[in-house]
Amino acid sequence: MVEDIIDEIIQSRLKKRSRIFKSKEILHPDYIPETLPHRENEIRKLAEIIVVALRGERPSNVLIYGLTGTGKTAVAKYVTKKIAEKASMLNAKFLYAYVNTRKTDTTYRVLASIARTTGLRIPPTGIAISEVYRRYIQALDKWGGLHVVVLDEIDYYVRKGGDDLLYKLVRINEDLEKARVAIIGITNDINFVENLDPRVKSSLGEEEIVFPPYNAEQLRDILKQRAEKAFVEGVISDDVIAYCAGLAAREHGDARRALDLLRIAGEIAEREGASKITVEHVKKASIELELGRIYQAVTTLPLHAKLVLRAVIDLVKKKGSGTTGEVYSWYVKTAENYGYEPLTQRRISEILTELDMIGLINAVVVSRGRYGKTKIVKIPAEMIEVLDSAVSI
DNA sequence: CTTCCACCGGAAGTACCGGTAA
DNA sequence: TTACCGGTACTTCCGGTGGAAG
Repeated sequence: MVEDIIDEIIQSRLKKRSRIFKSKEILHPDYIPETLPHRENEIRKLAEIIVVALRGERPSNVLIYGLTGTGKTAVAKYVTKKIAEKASMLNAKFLYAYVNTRKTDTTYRVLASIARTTGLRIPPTGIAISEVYRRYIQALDKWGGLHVVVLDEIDYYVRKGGDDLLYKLVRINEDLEKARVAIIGITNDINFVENLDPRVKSSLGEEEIVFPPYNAEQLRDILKQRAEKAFVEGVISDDVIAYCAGLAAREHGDARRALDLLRIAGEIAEREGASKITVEHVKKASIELELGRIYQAVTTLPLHAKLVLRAVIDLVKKKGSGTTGEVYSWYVKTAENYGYEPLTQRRISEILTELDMIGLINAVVVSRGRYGKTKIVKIPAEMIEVLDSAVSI
């Protein structure tokens, strides 16, 4: 009986507290620890820029560069939070907004999310962007303090939606009487700034901070510090932590990945009823993480993107790689087999680019001279079987 | 040096959906 | 209710283009 199964799970989980985890949240990607090892310099730089807010001045806008998992988000949240706490002690009017523009990826939603941090109620849809902007300005001036806006992963947003909003935000102070806005932009891609409107570029980059990647040793410190609080004593050894750090260091020192690895390894150990986390658990975690990412990506794909992926898988299995034109004719057959009206080639070309960006396939535009310009589509060998089983239409 | 293939990818527009505001 | 808003998924049209072949 289903109820029995569920009862049993609840029973066993509630009865004996985890033998592995003391406090799992500490390994969660959104958790901000009390200290951020090896980011002291970056914290100091950012704090020195923002702290003038406590004297009632507008801080410079800041651009933060660095690869994924180098602590950019954590440092930005940490500093803004600390200064907000100080500000409320000193009765300074200070608020901050944090928006991840990859998750919140349209102009309306970004602006609405920023505006809401001032206490405004903005509906999820239905009103004009200019109206949201108007209300935001009005609310700010009524309040009259300093609003620090953190825009995370802006490179994704700009690539998708352009720099209109950035342009507007950067010049928002001209529309304000009493209140002031400062922007902290965070980007993984150093080159993205080059494509920005020059006015946005100079204004946003008043100050710049670069976050270097962590090396294996630094990752080890970070993991060690978190593991102490997250795991029950004696569950994880320094060797296993070092192994995790090593894996992540190979991936350009991505601390978030290292923490994910540690957390999943712990979960696997717990599921298996082990009393210690071993290197084997970490290896399994690494696979599970990648598998999860792929399944997640594939299942949320729109119908025709799945059909295209299906066609690409079949084509690659047969020939190793293919051009846009080849993929298209395979896709037309696939679609018809499933009883769907095929879309145009223009659209399929776009879907191929989208699939490439998600990281499910490789699609590179190449010119083959006399034989035209096209995208060459491939799938990494180790991914093909996984994808094959993940795509269901 | 020119030609010309097989597409690329921007622009503008359509249809639909779920939502708000008055 | 009606007019309007933004997001998503798509179409139509079309000027461009890298580089092997001639």
